[in-house]
Amino acid sequence: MAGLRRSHGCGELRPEDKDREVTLMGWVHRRRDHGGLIFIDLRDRSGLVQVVCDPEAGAAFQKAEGIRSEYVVAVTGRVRLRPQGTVNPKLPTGAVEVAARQLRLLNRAKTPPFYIEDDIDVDEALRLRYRYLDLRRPEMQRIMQLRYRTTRAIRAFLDRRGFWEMETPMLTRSTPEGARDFLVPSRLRAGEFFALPQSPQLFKQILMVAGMERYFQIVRCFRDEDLRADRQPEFTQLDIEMSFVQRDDILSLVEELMAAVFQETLGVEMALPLPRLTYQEAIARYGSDKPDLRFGLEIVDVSDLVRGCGFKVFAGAVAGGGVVRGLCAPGCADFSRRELDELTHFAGQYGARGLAWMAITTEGVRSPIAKFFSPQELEDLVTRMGGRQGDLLLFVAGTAAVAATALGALRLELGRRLHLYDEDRLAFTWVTEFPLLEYSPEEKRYVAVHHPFTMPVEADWPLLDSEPLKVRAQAYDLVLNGVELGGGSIRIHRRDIQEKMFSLLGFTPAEAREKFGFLLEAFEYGTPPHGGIAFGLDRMVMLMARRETIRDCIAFPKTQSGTCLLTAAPSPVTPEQLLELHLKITARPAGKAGGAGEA
RNA sequence: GGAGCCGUGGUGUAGUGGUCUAACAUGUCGGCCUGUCACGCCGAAGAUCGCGGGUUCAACUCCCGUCGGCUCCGCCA
Repeated sequence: MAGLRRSHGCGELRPEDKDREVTLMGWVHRRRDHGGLIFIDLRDRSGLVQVVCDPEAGAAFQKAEGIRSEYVVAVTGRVRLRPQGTVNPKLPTGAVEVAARQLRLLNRAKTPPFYIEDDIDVDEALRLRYRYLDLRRPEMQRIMQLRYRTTRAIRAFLDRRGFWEMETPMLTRSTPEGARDFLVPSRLRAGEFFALPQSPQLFKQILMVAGMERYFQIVRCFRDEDLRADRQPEFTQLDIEMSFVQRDDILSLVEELMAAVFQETLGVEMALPLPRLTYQEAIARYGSDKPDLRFGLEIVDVSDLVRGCGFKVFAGAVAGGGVVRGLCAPGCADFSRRELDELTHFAGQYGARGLAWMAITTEGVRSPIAKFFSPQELEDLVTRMGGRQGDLLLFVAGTAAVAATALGALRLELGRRLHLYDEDRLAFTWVTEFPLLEYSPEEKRYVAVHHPFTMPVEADWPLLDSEPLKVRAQAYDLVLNGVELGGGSIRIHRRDIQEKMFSLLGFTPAEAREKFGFLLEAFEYGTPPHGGIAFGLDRMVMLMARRETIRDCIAFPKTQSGTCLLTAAPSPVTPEQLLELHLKITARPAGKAGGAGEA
């Protein structure tokens, strides 16, 4: 390396650089050896450029003969326009090439186990094991850059709005409610544990008590639950909290934040304000609290129309307090028996006992259940559903919850199958007025839908005693294309309401003090009204980068079984380490018969 | 905790009970080649078919288990 200094990025060179003497450093993407002439595609973070090694270059040519893929080299040479007819329009640098004068091998490389290029078709496990090679691929580098530009835009925006970025502890206290904690044993206090934060929730509220007024943090959070394409045990949140605000202050701040971020990173102009749906509306119309608004295909309630009809499944569902709801699948009247069976099976996975269908054909309604309805009833159904000739009506009868879940899932499935939406669209929506509580049959008590510090809607305070399940929360989610991007709430800052909330959740005052005492004590010293929100940054980047999984947006993600294939974590530790931590392993390590542990 | 899909040279696939002494592409290695850019041409090496057990005269192929990866349900305030 002595004396050599990189002058340009490979991808930067253009015809304007003609005759310039440049020094490039990067990886050998490909070598094309024509015997008397060797081409090297040299790649770095900025892109790719063709280097030409001519026998006249002497030593450089000889070295080029020994070069292999992914070797790290430095090239010094002159930029020149490519000869007529050899321009490569597929490359941004395709009009130029670098005539190598000097070539220096900086490092050799083993042959990589897969191609370092976009659109590879290779087992993801292999990509994760060699993540440093996977990340060399331009598409992965673009995603990592997008992620950086996103956090940079977030910081710039929030800074302009007077927010302070603050840090909160990673070693903290295990609290009840919510996900399973990752625990960290304390060496200094035998038998006691820290927990890694599921979110900085309690700290950020205490920061409001502390008078910070406007806080944000881009912070790692940990939840020891099973993984999914969009869920990792450690993930990154954009966490925001503000004092002296009401719900709409937060919603409009976030809308402007999103508009700024999407404009700066993707050049997308967002129309504000964003649509708002109440939870009730979202469930009724889309069967989901995170509806995909890129397409319509709304759920229609027909319970009143079929109340007295001759089809017992429908009439019975309504009589039993349930509902009959349906979807109008456009142009699907010609679905085959097999396709209908598939849809029925699909709906069945979400609890639907069956799926009734009516095809609207030139000869009228064709359906196995048509005979149970009068012509007038059929006409009313078709009208209510907005059905036109060639459409297929699909109905689910059951409880409101089952009908919503099954039809909501069916709606998404039909949207995919029928290509009802534009992949490029970004359909944001707020979902507001979530229920405050839900009943947990397992725990035989109410649990907080959002968290125990969420403020109920003021108009519903009287219902806290009489009908707690009807109380709405001042909680909100931001949804993009059917994915929950983030959620938050206005917090309880009044002691009487907080006590009420704890008692509804089944905590005695003593239990509440034991579990959240530090927070409740802080709240006694002058708590400002406050509220906030938190976003899943990985999901946000996933949607912006149009990926199917957040693993593609995290440099070093875990597999579905929660392991890291690169480092082979987690791993056993030495008996000495365990001893220091006052721990004794009682189970054998998973999948390793005869392992280190003892029963 | 449950359901489903996948596992064959380095990589991606084909092969679904015997002719498999495992095929194809790509990569790798060697030779030739002065305008290629997924360079081309010639040649070579490279796989006990994830692992263990079973059925069978015979297993890459069927069965059971197990390991690993992925998708989903449960779970994720």
